[in-house]
Amino acid sequence: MRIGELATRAGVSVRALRYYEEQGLLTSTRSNGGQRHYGDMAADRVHLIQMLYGAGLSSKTILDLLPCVDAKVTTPQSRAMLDGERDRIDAQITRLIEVRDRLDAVIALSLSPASGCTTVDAVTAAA
Amino acid sequence: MRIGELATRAGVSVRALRYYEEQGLLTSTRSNGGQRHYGDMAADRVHLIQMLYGAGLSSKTILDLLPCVDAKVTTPQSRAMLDGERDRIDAQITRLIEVRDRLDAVIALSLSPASGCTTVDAVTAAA
DNA sequence: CTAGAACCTGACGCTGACGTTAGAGGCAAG
DNA sequence: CTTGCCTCTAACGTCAGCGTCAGGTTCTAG
Repeated sequence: MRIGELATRAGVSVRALRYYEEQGLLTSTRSNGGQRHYGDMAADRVHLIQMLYGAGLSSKTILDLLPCVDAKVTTPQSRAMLDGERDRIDAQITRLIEVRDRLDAVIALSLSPASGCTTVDAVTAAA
Repeated sequence: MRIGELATRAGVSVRALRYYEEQGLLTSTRSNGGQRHYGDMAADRVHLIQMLYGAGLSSKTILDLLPCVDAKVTTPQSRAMLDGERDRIDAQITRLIEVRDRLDAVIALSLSPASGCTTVDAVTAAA
């Protein structure tokens, strides 16, 4: 398939796909005219990339990471990086849970009439 | 205390504190000469701000959020925003756990000699 | 009173993951 | 062959959360 279809299937922009290739995260074959062509696995690949970006990993980190995921090949360096990223993500999860709990507490207060919490209606507040 | 001490106590840069004020997240009184002064609660406030930034919230969202945390006052709008942010964070936690599990799987493979996984030493690989 | 540390207000710089525009070329249909 | 959609490269624009520099002021220790 060509880049437009892959973009549609994977739910990302054409620009993003070209960017991924520029970063070395995604490969493509070229037609005589120079247009990119992708196999069916490409969509899964893009989903994986998106997932890693979504976890806050940088292009460089993803670039280092992908060979480990692909070929299950690790070097001492890449294993240290894997561990480091895992711990970083774990710490981020902990922080996010803390924030979520705090938001839950605020929400709980705003829902409990016996809490002494004030709920101000927009109209009332404007008066 | 003045801005330098607050920066030290809260573990952020002076620039960051001025930025928070610019965004409306942090208030200060001014001396005659125009220098900022903060109370003792300021450090906690900065920690909270950092926590929310760390959770991926934008300045604007934090600005909307803080009054709810402070005064326990909510409007229908702010409650919707609270719920939305909570769900967003929850979804992000789910995504991060997914990524962490995937990294764990890769790490487990790289540690298991019986997995058919290849561990390449850097020196060996260079040869 | 004076040195120097800390502070002030602009305002430009930086980074990363793209968005967007420009101008040119590829490709299937009629 | 040409219409029209898709694609190409190249390059500048964007946005957020600060870093950093310039040029000037304030505060405090001696």
